[in-house]
Amino acid sequence: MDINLSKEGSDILSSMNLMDKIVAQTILSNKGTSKQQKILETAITMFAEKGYANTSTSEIAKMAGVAEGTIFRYYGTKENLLRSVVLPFLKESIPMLATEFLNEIKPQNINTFEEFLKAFISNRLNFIKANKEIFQIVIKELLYREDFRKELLPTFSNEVLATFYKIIEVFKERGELIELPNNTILRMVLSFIGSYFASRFILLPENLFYEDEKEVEIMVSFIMNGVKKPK
Amino acid sequence: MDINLSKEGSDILSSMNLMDKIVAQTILSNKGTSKQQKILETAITMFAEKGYANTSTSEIAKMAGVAEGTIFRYYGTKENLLRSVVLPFLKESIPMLATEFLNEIKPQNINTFEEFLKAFISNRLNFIKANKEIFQIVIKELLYREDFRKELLPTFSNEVLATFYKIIEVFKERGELIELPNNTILRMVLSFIGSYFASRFILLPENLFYEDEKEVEIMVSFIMNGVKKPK
Amino acid sequence: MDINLSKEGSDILSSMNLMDKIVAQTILSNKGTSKQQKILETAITMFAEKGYANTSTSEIAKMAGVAEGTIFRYYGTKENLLRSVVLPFLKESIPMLATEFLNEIKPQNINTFEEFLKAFISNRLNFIKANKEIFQIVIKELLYREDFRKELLPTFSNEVLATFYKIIEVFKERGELIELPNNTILRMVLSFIGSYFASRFILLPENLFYEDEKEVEIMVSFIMNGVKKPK
Amino acid sequence: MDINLSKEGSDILSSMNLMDKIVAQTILSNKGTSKQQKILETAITMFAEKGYANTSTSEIAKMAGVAEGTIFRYYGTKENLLRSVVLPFLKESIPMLATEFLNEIKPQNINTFEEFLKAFISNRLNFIKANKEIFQIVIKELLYREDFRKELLPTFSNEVLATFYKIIEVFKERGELIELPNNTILRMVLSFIGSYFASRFILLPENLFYEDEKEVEIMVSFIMNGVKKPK
DNA sequence: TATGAATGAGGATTCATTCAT
DNA sequence: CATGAATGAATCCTCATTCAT
Repeated sequence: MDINLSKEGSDILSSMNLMDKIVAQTILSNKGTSKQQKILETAITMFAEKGYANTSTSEIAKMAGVAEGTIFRYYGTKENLLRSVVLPFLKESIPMLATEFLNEIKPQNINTFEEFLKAFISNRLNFIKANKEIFQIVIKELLYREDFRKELLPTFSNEVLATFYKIIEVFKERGELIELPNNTILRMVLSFIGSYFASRFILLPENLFYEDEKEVEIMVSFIMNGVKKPK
Repeated sequence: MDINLSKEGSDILSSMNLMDKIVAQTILSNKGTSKQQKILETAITMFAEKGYANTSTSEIAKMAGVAEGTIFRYYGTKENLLRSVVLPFLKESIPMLATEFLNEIKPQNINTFEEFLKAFISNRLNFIKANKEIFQIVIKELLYREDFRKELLPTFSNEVLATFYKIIEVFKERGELIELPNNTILRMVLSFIGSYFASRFILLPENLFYEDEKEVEIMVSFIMNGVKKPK
Repeated sequence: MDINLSKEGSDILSSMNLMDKIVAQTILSNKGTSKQQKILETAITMFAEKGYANTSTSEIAKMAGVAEGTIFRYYGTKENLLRSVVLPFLKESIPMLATEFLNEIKPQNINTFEEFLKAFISNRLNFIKANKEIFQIVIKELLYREDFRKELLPTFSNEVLATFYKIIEVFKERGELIELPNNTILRMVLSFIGSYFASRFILLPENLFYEDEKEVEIMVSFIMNGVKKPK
Repeated sequence: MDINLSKEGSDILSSMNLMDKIVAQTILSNKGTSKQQKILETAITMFAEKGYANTSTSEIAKMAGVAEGTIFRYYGTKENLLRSVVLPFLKESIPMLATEFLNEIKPQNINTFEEFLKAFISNRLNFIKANKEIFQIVIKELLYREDFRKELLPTFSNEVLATFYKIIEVFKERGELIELPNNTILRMVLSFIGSYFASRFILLPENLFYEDEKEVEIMVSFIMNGVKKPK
């Protein structure tokens, strides 16, 4: 049997653009306010492009076609606007990296750690591709602002790490993983995946990369076997 | 025989703090100007902590114990102050990643790719440890500012990549490396190393890490063999 | 018949204060913005009194009873504020010295060069009296700033000189004017008129002068006949 | 007989560059200080070119090859440096326009008002040509700064005007001048001459003008006879 | 609900002036 | 005498935020 993280399953969720969701949610709760959506869309685009600190609320207002006051009617402060951009992304990604994930994965459904990795990376790749701009904002501001880091990392750690440790434990018991402390393995794997996303979606031009399927395959292979030539 | 990048050799250079060098240089060429040092030290600390855009020159002046005008007397603009912080670091690191490196490495002196990796990572680890704050600034600004990225990445690519390709080629011919395109291998290896430094010196608390020697060993092992349990 | 530049005709236009026009225009297009007027009025007064370079935006703001930011909200830069003061004046005066003027003057309508001079000087005298402060600013900045000179003089030359040459030509053919090159005659006449305005409205106290009609008469007489006693 | 203002006589004085005189005087009174000269020379050049307000003391220091402090050792303030530039010029020109002049002119020596004008204009033309830059500074700052105007004009009036009135009176009695109030005649004549110098040395490019002798002739003719064609 | 005019604190930068050496 | 490092008030300008309409 297959795990639940198959493309058919979770991708429906993960590939739905968050911006659309926010918009949808906004429409539901507040029928007439299309301005609020436009502000959010514009903020996302501009924060991603120039960074939070280099984007002025007046620019956002102009580009969104609203009055500057309107931004503050809805979001109170510029900082708050950033949070409104970033939080849904984190609300979506942190649980997906954690509890939900654990619930979806039934050990009996998973064949190998390689399969798990493939499913996980594919899932996150699709999610980030669908939310590329918000991802850029999160990474940039996370590195740039101490307060953000202090606020977000503990949440992340507490909610997510335990989940991963359990997963690693499972595969260790199956004898698939090297004998190293869980947190060491996790550090290696997650920071590699993280840095892959950072180079792909922020640092390097897209043309350096293959199509997704092949990229995932290479990554999984690297994580599993490294670069040494197999005998 | 061993390669030159041993701890005994290059670390004397690489572990000497750049700030100290600038300071030393300043003292040599301009005996009295201790203010200039103080400004640079303070700027490094504050840029690293809060980012360039969120640090005002008046804050720097206050914390450095100088008048705001003094900053501009020495550095002309705030941007220039940033460059004075960052450039010596890059002047030191880019060649060390490239030509100098190639000259020091004689194929006949290198036994294995593992040895090369170990030497390289050790060397860079010491360099970055000695210049942790400047490293933080470089990474943050690189992600944050498009202009910085556009200015630095091409230089990096042109000067550094060719060198690495040659090294990879050597070890491929020796049959030590997996058969993948050079740029794919390089991408994997460098982004892993980069992400390691980023998580260690920017994102995560230091207490998650072992002593350096063990860390290097784990990294080399991960890059070579991945996380799969060896049979 | 008489030329069109009679007091009854063009003076209605020329003696309407430009400041009032800008104000009027501002009111029409933007009912509430009385602050914009106040800023302009204050800037005119202060630039005229102390010169552009010696007037700070904070002084203007204080005296105009607005926040300093408001100035930049409307005019973007201090330089732009100066242009907003000066340009309408030039837009009004340069054409009046040139093409419009030529169109209004039909040779058959003009009896003598003296009549032309009288009409012209009267017209300009009224215009400048109504815009004394702006005239002061223009003259001062013209002498003070090379960039201004380089920008304005060619425009002036190209648009205005040709017109005057034609006028001089007409009266030369009628045998009214001395046989000197056109540009020499023009230089004499215009620089005399210019310097008259400069001494009257910038350098000397008003009480040295007679009422306008007599002044114009004296000027015309001086330009035509000089100071030699007629026999 | 001729008046004393012949080229042979007064031009020795008037065409000796004031800057050289200041320098000479400086050398006499203060043997070693060639720095002081260099500062003055540089200040004159730069004030003339860019105006007092747009020239910084650090620029002057750099261009003069002295330390900024040295300027303040000699001149105390920047304002004082300007005065040191301007005052000798005025000390030289005001008396020359006044008492000295009267003493030199013996009515019995002067044939006609035309001759007087020619001598006077020639003399001043040579003086200003030899001190073109200082003239530019005086005119610019006179127009630009209210305090300067308030300080200098009364001195000028009191010392100079009376002298001129006497001269005009002489020639009126001889029946050479038109019957107008003295101050009116003076205003016309002086403002014409002033405007000539302003256009020639500040506003217009030099190539518009003939050689000096012809220029003086045209000016005298204009002042005497105007532009009307003689019968 | 939405506007946009108005604000003013804060930012980078300039520059005349001082003073220890 | 001369220096030039250091100063800090003042300058132009930006921008998040407020509030009357």
